[in-house]
Amino acid sequence: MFRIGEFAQIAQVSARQLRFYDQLGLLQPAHIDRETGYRYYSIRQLPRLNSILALKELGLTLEQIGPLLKDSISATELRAMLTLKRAEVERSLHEQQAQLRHIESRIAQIDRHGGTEGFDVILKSVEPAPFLSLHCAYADMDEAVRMISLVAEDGARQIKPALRDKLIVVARNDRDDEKLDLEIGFSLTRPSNAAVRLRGDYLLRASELPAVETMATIVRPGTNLESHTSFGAVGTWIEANHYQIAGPCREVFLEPITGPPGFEGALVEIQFPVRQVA
Amino acid sequence: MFRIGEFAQIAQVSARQLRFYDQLGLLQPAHIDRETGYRYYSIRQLPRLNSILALKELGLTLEQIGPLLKDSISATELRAMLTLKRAEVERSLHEQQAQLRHIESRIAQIDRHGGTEGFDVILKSVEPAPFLSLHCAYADMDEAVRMISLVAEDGARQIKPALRDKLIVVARNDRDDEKLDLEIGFSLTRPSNAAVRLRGDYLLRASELPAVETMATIVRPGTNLESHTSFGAVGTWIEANHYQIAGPCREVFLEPITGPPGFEGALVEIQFPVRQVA
DNA sequence: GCTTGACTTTGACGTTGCGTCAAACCCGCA
DNA sequence: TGCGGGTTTGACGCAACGTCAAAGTCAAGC
Repeated sequence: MFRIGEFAQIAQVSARQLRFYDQLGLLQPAHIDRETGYRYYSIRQLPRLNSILALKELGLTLEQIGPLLKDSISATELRAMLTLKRAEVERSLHEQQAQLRHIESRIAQIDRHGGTEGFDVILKSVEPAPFLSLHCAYADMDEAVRMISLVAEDGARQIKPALRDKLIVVARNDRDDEKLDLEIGFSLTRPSNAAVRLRGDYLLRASELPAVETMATIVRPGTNLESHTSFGAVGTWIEANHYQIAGPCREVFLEPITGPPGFEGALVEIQFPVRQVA
Repeated sequence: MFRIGEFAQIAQVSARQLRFYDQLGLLQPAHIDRETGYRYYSIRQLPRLNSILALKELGLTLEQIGPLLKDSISATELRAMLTLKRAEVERSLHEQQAQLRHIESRIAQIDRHGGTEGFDVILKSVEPAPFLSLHCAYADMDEAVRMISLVAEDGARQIKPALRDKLIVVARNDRDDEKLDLEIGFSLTRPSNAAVRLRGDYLLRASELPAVETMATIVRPGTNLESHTSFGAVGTWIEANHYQIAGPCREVFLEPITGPPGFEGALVEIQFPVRQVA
């Protein structure tokens, strides 16, 4: 019989660990002195302790290990648990690999640009939302910007504040078309079928912004022009982290546009639907 | 300004998380109502929150993130932290891969043998120990077993209990020799140079059992013959888990041999020095 | 103006597997 | 009969929140 310290030394575990396993009922000492409370372990308990340690190595929790030590039904049951555990470890492994890529791409970014700003790409999911928008193609940026201003101002006037949510621009540049194929409009707090007529005879029609499970997003202050560099940043991020673009990009104006035209003070979230590439 | 719930929804985090970040000083609300304690967040705080989330994705702790948010010295500092983190993640990745192999080999084992017994291989390190032993080659198992019995009995008689520790057999089968090249003796609790003479004019000489950093070990009750199946089990384990044998194997008799010859009740720990194979 | 239901506040405990004190005993050796 | 090292129980700490609970607040509908 060994005292807890000796037994701990033999088994290469800490005495605290043995007391803890005792407390959980995983490994009770062969004998406890009634008067002093001293725990005494037999070398015969080493195999049981080793079983615990081996199962722990496999990633099982102590709670899961407990029942497995009763060697009655354990064979099939153990197999089942291990199969589950395998799936879990595989998933976690993929996550870690992704994390490693994130870290490396971020390091590379610092080395290239030195800066640390504007590169906080975040993954999120978005819910579907009713959308009241104008779908049209534009020859150049200036034309598009003018139209966005128009929709922003007239929309703000004509849609009830309680119904109107955020100004959103969806870019459907599927092919490398010369023209900008945009959908400009407001998301709504609740469904509505009413169309809205703007100056110049433009018409906002009701539709729906579909849900997207995974969006790579970045928030940028500033004008549309500058936001184009952000597009590049997100693109780099997406490539470096083994994602690919899976749908039309969105620009969400997080603040109602108040200042003079040009959106100098605007806060814009750029969103790219993405999916992981194997 | 948004209340905590709305802001949480926008940023896809929980309200609890925002309160927690407030508490840590990572992200304090733009305004707090003096009377009610309600937190109000500005959309302008979203970039900061996103920075936090992005850095968290990279695996940094909240404690590490705090200082990085002051954008004064962060660029080089961030790079340094990320380099550290990368090393950490890489190590953890290797560990997980090893764990996955462990799990898979264990599943395969269950499928082959159905059993769950006797396969608790665990890794440990052993300290160097003074050793009093007889080094010799034997033609067959029987001869070796007889000699082990002799050393066990005579050694127990002639070495003081306070000095004598455990009976250990070291097998130096470097080449696939026909003969068993064994070192049979006792480890000692403290160094001693005295040799011990046994019956039949055999002599135990002092030497040292070297330390081994990584030992694959398994504990088996039973005789030497049965223990040979254990050798196979450990071998399988070593291969499946990408280790390789890196030195002479040891058999440690954990209990002083008491019963009749044959070691029926003995408890033996088999130890293989191993190293990881890349 | 009042009711009501959704929201928010602080505070506390739980999670996992022990590490690390602290104060009070205990053991075996000289 | 000391004494130094081991042992006991008990408690707190960790990392980043999730999940109640009780009490107070807000905003919309009547």
